[in-house]
Amino acid sequence: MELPKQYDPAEAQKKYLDFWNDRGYFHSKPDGREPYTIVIPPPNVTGALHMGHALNNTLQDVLVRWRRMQGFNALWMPGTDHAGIATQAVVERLIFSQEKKTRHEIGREELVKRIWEWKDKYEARILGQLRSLGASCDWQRTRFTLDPICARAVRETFFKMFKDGLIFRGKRLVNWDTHLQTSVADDETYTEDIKGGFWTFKYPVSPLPPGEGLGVRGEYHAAGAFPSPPAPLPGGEGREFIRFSTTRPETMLGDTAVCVHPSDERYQHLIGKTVTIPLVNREIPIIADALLVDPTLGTGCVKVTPAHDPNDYACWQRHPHIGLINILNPDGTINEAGGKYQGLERYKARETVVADMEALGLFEGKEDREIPMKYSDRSKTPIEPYLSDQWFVKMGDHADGKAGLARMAMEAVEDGRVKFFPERYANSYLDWLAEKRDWCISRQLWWGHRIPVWRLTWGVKSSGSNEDIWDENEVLNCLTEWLAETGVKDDVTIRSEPNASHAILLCVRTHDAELRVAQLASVLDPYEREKDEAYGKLYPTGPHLVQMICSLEQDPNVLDTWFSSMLWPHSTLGWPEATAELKYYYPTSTLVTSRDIITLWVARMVIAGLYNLNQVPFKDVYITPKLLDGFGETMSKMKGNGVDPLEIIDRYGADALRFQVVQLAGETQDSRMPVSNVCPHCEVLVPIKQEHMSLRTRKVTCPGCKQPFRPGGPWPMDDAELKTAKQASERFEVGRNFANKIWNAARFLLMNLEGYKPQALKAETLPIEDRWILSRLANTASAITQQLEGFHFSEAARTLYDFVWSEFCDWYVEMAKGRLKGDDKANVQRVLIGVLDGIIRLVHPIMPFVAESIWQALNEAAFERGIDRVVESTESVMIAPWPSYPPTWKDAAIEGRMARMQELVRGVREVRNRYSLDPKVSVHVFVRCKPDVASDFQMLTPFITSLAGVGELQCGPDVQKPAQGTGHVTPEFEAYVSLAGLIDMAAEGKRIEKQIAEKKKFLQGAKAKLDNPNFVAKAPAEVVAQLREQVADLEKQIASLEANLGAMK
RNA sequence: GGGCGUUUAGCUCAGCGGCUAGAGCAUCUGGUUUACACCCAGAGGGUCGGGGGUUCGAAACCCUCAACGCCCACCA
Repeated sequence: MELPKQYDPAEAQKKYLDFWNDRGYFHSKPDGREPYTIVIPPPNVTGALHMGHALNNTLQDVLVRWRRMQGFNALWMPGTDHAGIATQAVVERLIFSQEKKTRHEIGREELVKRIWEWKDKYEARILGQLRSLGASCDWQRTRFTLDPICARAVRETFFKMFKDGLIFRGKRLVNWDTHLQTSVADDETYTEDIKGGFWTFKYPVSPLPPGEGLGVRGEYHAAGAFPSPPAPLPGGEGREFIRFSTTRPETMLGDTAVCVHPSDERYQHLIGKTVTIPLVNREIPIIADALLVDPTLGTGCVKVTPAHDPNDYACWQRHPHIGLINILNPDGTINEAGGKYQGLERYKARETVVADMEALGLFEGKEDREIPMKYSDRSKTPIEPYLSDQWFVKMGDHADGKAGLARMAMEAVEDGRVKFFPERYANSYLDWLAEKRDWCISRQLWWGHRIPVWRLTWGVKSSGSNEDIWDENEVLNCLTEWLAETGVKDDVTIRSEPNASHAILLCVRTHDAELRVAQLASVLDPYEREKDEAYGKLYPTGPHLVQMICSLEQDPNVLDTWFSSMLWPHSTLGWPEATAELKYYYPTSTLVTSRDIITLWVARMVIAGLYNLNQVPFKDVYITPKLLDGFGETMSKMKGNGVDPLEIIDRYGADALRFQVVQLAGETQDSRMPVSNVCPHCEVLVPIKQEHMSLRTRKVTCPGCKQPFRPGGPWPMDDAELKTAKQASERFEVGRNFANKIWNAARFLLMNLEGYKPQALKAETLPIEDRWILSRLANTASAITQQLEGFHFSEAARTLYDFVWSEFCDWYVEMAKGRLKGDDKANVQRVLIGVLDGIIRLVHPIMPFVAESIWQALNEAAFERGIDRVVESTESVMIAPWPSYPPTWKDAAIEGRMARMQELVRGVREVRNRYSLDPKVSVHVFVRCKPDVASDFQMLTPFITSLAGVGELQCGPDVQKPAQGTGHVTPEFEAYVSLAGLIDMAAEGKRIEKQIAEKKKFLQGAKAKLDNPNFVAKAPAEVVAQLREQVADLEKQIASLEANLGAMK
């Protein structure tokens, strides 16, 4: 059996992905075993996966592969998210750049069609990336948040919530992109400080209170509110003014109040009075609000524009009587509410307003200042806060005090039904839910689940008399009747719209019902009506409705992406159908996700799970660390500092990527990953510098060949001129080397299997070195199991690495080399194979490709293997049982004895190195030690001989230090290497002196401690005893060293 | 402004009240005898961010300052 000298990741990946898939190992279906379920956090279909995804998904795969080996029926449910805003934005941008058409020109239907095409392409790409990572997802069950199965769950949930009164309609200020004429989410905006103005104006107070006038003004002066006497208002004598400042003068047109702090003495007498906005000649009240106004800032008085400012909007909610006025058209021009300013573009309107106020003598000055300006990430134009109708989900408790959605979800974490790892993340979750803020679920987009609500409105018959207007009950009855006749009454909930007259909302549950409602809508359409005089026969109830001026239209908006994502753990399993899968796999076991969506996603999944199924969606939530770039900043598209996992896989292999990423997943820490660009001309690794990070820096000059290239990343941009670098990071070499190490250990073994015959061995009959490796193996397997149970991925990786490299390869295999040539051969082979078998299993969850490659080779050579009992192997390591060994194998005493031997070997090696001895030179070693230690050393002599290049070893209590020898002293033995004629006595003397000094220094400290009565009294007894022992040892060592030093002189 | 986190070797990170502070990478020294140069053996390198405190004992616990990162609010 001969393996190549180096592990070839690409070949293994190609071979075993299909192997696993063809044998159906990834597929899970309900059976009698206990399930272990993970649902993937569905990646957005917007583009490619990045390192964060690689981290997240590797950890999930580790868990799933491990639990599968443990005997669980493991299901990892894959899928992707339609990601409303992000995806629509990407496709719109693409269409615009290619065809110069906006979505309005393309039309809703066509745009959605185009996005589906995009989705198909990128979904395939993303799933392909996951596959190359080795993700053992059940691909047959792949879901998409917009597919029919998920859509049904969305409909059902919305319908239920609507019926329960949890979904309601309200107003909300959104970020309005006037260029694209759409609202954008907060995370689709960015803020930049720009040069702006800070204008101060005044409004005339009206009416002038009788008996007050100049006197009042005098008070103002006294309070210092007016630096100079206000100019007289044109056309009036002795008017009082109230001053305020703003960065957006044009919003003045939509002011509905002026607000002061309730305890601001300067303005007490004005509260309750009114002022006039001169430009639109509107009278608005002066109100007091402690939250809105900070009396120490500016004039202590603010104008209130509820429809165009979030804070003012909040203020309006507290003082609804002031009303709110929208002054903007969707395109950013002033609407009819702006009077004579109607039609002006917003910034033009600003200039005009300022000029007009100045002409009226009401302008007091402008200050230039830096102001933060919110921009739309997509159009790069300034955002306008814009008032619009939205749908909300009520999060608060019910009127009767029963726990509402937020409360329910909080309780699930408080009582431990859902646990967070690390625990502290429960705080983010609880804090956010505690606010119980209603959730705005409507989005002004076309890509997503359309809101299944239709709005029926009606007016008067043509004659126009009042009595002809139907009241809502009449229409409700009429509709109810019609629904019953059409057989969809259970699938449509109707209710009259609050705060609106002559409007009824129909919430539709099923596709069938939706078709019926759509039919009714077309009958009600005046245009359709004219076309088809026979409508009355088709729709018996229709005529009653269509006697009115009537329209029935579906809400044009779609649902927030998270509305479908929150159903993911149960929608993917077929809910609302009572499928076998839902029964078996739900609730799922573990959720692995990143901390920035604890609120957006995790909390809402708990809410949805409890609301729909009365059960939490998952038991454990593991929050992954974040990968940062080499400068400690999050990787992001904007910064251009991301890394493409595929390039890492190409260069180092999937196993290397996986190992590294698992090793990074420590408890608390985010991890930095310094990245280099591989120069496309000369292959030199060029570390990324800070100035390369922004996409604005398009060009880097290679320090090696002096040629320019463009830094690489997961989001490459097309550039014909400049070659784009691939990315690499030295970090991944560790994983690559580790895979190669395991490969070569196996290779060594397979080269030495001649004559192998399987046979069960009794551990206690084996020699010490075998018992040692078995003890270490058993301890390692237990440790890794425990570490994985606690989600301590990084520790598990390290435990595995240390055992395989530093114990198995460095010591056991080295010791086995000699034995393979001797009588002992048969047993060594059995132990070697048995241990390697265990190692491969332990390796598999983290590095499945190299594990499977070796498993297959091992199967060919030794299909029957095992140590305490011989069993046939499995056809794949994926389905092999997770290792667990007899507790009796664990033997601390044996591990201690081996450690002593290792110490001796290292001591001798150190001496050899210090004197640069030729490897061929054998040395003579003298060890003074107790008889039991001596007998161990004698037993292990062959190993000491070969591992440390020792020719002759003398040990025992009476062994004397050689005349020309140097060595080291441990608590249990003194070892000397005879180096007649080689020792530089002076240097050696100095070295020993230094050693003595160091030991004395420590001894002094330790003695001082023991002299301290407080220490002896208060420290635990074993700590004191330990220190006493240490002191005794040290004294002996120092004595011995001093004796040597004396002898040398 | 509120919350969370981080600061330990040149770099990336462990250590979370008690063994003279550890690992990997990098550096230096020596080594190609058939598992592996993606290797082997060895060495050097740290007043644990600063300052206080608690304790017999602090890298670890508390307070404070500083720097950095993240989340959430807010900026007329």
